[in-house]
Amino acid sequence: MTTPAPTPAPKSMDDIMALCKRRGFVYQASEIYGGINGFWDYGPLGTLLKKNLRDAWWNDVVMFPCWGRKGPTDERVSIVPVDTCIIQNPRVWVASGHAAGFADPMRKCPGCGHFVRADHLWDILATQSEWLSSLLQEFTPITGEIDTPRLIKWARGRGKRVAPHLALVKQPEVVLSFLATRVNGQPDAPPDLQEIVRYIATAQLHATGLQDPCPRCGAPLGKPSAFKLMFESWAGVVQDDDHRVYLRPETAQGIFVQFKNVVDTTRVRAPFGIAQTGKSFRNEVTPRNFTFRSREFEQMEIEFFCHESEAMAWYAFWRDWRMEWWKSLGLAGDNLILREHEKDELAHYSKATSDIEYCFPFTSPGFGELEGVAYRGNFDLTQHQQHSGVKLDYFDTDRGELLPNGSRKGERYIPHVIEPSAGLDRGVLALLCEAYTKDDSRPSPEFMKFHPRVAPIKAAVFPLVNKDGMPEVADRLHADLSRAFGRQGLIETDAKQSIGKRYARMDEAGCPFCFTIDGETLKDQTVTLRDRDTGAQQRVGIDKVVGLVGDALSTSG
RNA sequence: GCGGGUGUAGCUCAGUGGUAGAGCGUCACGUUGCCAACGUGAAUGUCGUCGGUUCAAGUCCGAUCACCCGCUCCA
Repeated sequence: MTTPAPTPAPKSMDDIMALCKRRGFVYQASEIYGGINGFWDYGPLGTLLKKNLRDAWWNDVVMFPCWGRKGPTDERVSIVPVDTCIIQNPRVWVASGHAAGFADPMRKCPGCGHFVRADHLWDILATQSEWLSSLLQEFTPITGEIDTPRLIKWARGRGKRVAPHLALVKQPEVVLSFLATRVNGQPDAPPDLQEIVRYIATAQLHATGLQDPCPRCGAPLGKPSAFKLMFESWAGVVQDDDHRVYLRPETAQGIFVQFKNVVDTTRVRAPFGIAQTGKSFRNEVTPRNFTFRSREFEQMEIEFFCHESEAMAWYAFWRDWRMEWWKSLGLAGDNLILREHEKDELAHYSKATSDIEYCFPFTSPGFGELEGVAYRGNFDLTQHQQHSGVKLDYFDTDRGELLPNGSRKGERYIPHVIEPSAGLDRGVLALLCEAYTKDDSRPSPEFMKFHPRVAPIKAAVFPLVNKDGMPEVADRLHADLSRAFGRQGLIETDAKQSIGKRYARMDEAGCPFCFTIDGETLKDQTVTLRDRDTGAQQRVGIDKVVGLVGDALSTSG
């Protein structure tokens, strides 16, 4: 009989949040004032962790793109950075589509959950509602006379399928009797179509008054309420609509808006990418799940511009490499998946999209998005070209027919775009969840298994006891390590309290290596290297320590 | 937005209308010779906030804020 491998206990989000607070990774924003919904601050260790993740992205995307790997066109990947403003000309958000759909009063459907623009409800009902156009065929043309048996038949048959939540479908007799009362009660003022539709959407006329139906499922819509995705402010002294500005809901638009400047001023040649990290803001309806859905968050976005004929190849390239990148930071195994979107999931302009998703404790057994890799066609540049009136095409001198002189004629086109868009705060949260480990058999049951590259504390040096020359040796080693790696992360040293307590503290902070100076060190120049994940100890020469830490920090690709 | 739950020390939590508590952690001193060791001591609280009932509220009532869970949503 074989003993099954012990399945690790599911990680508790409560435990992770407690550790995050206790060790200074994440604090509630404005906590002493009772907090503020949807906002979180990072403490010292969290700030370092986030910086390390952002730096890893920056170094691997901007400074040394894709670890030097060649793209599908067999050229090295070319990326340049920009840093654009959170506040842009408001017309940017008109062009991008962020302003239009979500600045207006919306009505929510309790049946199918969809939002409908209040001011377009009757247009949508008239032109896009499957159930209403089906139902209208049951009315006698022109006179609009109501054929009760025919309507009941519709309600019990087709209506059940196309408008399951419509009052007429749920309670046909009641609804039609109200309608008949109305028609017969005021024969001189027959109801118009709108009024009839409201009647058939109403189950309890006296209790609720006439209702407006959802165009999709027929359920009575809720009250209109402003549903503004974007935070607003005013630029300048006058706080009126003419001076209204918005905090960006994504960093991508700043890239598109500066596309022409980058092309004109930097010698980039397609295919190439523009990268940017920065804060974005969304007035989420329901901030939830710790920092996962926050109203203020940081993104790491690439817009990669290429010819349409190469776009799908680049899409596959970026999708696969981004997945590898997350894996290289320790999010390996079953907790990370690449999920290709189904056709009906795609935005109308997107030809393909994948999500890189992590199995968070609060989504488990489901997954939550870390990064979306989207092939957006040339939708964004086209939109900005139309709205700004400025040409945003690209003249590609490597394309077009071969001329007698050996050069190409060139081709003018609006580039297609692959957008790998990652959530930095979500990445940090995934690193925290992945790293959190509980093992009650250890002296330090809770510890953080950070990859050395993202670990806020890279190494710690302890004198076993605070005397006999050990502190002096520890100070020297600490100084050496600090000189070598102090710019990448913290190097700790601590001579107080028992060695076990010092190890345990480092475990909770996720420090991968502890070096302990003991009596033997003074004789043979070796120190104890204590491994965070296993607790195993080995002796290494004190002169090997810097190289050893360096090796652990330099791994990538 | 709806429903359920929670809120007391840095963390985890006890607390019966009548003096604000424990464990862990933190800090100091001593001891200590590789795993939250031991001893002694110390600091830490407007009991989420506001209001009400009461002689008296952490405790009962109301409101509000925040967090967690489930639905919903995420252009």
